[in-house]
Amino acid sequence: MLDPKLLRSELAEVAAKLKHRGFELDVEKIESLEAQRKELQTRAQDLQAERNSRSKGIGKAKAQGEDIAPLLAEVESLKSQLEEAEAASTAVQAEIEEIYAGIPNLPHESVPVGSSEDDNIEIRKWGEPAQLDFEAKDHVDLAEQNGWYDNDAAVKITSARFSVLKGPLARMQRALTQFMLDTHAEHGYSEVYVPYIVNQDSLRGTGQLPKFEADLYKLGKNDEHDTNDRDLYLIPTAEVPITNLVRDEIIDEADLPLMMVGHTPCFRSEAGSYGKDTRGLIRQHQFEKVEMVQVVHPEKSYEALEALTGHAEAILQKLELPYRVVTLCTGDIGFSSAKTYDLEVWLPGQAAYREISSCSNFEDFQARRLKARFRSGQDKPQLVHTLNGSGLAVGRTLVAVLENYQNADGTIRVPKALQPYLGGIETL
RNA sequence: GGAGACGUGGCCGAGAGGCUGAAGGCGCUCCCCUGCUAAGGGAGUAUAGGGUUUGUAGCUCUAUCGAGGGUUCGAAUCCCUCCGUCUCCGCCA
Repeated sequence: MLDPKLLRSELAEVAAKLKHRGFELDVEKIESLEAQRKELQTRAQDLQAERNSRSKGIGKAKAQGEDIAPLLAEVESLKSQLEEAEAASTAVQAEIEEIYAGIPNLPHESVPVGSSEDDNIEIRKWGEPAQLDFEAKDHVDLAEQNGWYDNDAAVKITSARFSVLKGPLARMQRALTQFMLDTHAEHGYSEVYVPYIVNQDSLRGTGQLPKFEADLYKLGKNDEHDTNDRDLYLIPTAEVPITNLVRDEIIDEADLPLMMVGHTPCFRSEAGSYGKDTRGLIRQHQFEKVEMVQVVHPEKSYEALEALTGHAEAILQKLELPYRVVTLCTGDIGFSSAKTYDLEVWLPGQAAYREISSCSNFEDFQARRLKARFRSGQDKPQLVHTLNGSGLAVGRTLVAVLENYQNADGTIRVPKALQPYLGGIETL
């Protein structure tokens, strides 16, 4: 959420910046609602003050044994006025709140202006795509040929866009996960294990709700396990439970930055992306991901974004997978993000770079929703800045390893960094 | 799943319709005293929002005693629902 004070004082400037990311802010409506809010809120508070002081007077009179009947009569009419004023004030504030919750973050000044992913800017490349002396297969062909991938089984068990991995491939996915977690521990991250099911407050905190409910798997409430009326959801990314660790917390400045890494499955219904990447492991309803989260001092967040992106890159470098780093333009950046770097890995099967990690600085956008703050000495609490990045999407890394390490006969060489995690074997 | 107890400020802990944003203690900050240390004296010490304002200063108003409703002129206190914690039993990895 943006700072409401900023929206009041610099509404036109905010609207202009949001326009770059294709978001039309209804300036007139906000101005009118804010004017109403000011009037209604003031009125309600004045009436509350009036009631409080009169009630206090009644208490005093009663204590002195005076007749309070006339005082009660006086305050009688106040009650209905107050209820009316409070209801009107609450209603307009709720309306404003809902609009504000749907406004995306402002892009950082260093973010290139653009309207779509075509305007993203490549800022560096690492590694050279290998020159194969045979025609590269894609990961589906490679995995199916070896009997490691069974799409039909997944469909039988559940539905489309899930996968069953078998044997060495399943094991390699686990090995990759371990390798990533261990590497990030070396980078200074502390490993966390978190719930895969979260409540609405958590999803609002990181910005998935209220706008993106359609992308989430919501759990039904239909049996004796549901003793409450809360709506629960499967996590779309570990960002949600991990970042929410600091919700409603005031952190001691000396404890910043918090660096956390976790591995979870991610569940996405991906409504709207049907038809894209229907084949194979690229776009699934369920996938494994290792996620880095940092909670930092506001002055350090851009420094932290560079470092965090570097941590994700380190995984690709150790696996010797060619990739490039792209700065997302204003039109392609995520809802909550102020700046995002995507890492795109080379996939020989597609002869293209494909997203494998997304590293973002949310500045105080999530922190404001989360009420995640830090305190410096005796000063007032201040909002922290939050960042996260995939380090990496494990399923896609598996794809990248298969395709980049394939031999002509369909066997797969094991990246050196991964060999210790696979009992030292060199080829699958 | 069954039965009971309980959720108050950074922490501990009073309060049981009005004078309580909340006693007391601990912790913390500042000051005084004491030639180190220890002890002592004094003051201060929640968060958010609104109004005023050039101002995140000051002043002022409002809200917050797990959360949300309700009763009442007035709720930390009474009622309801939910969430959570603890103890005992059951079940279970």
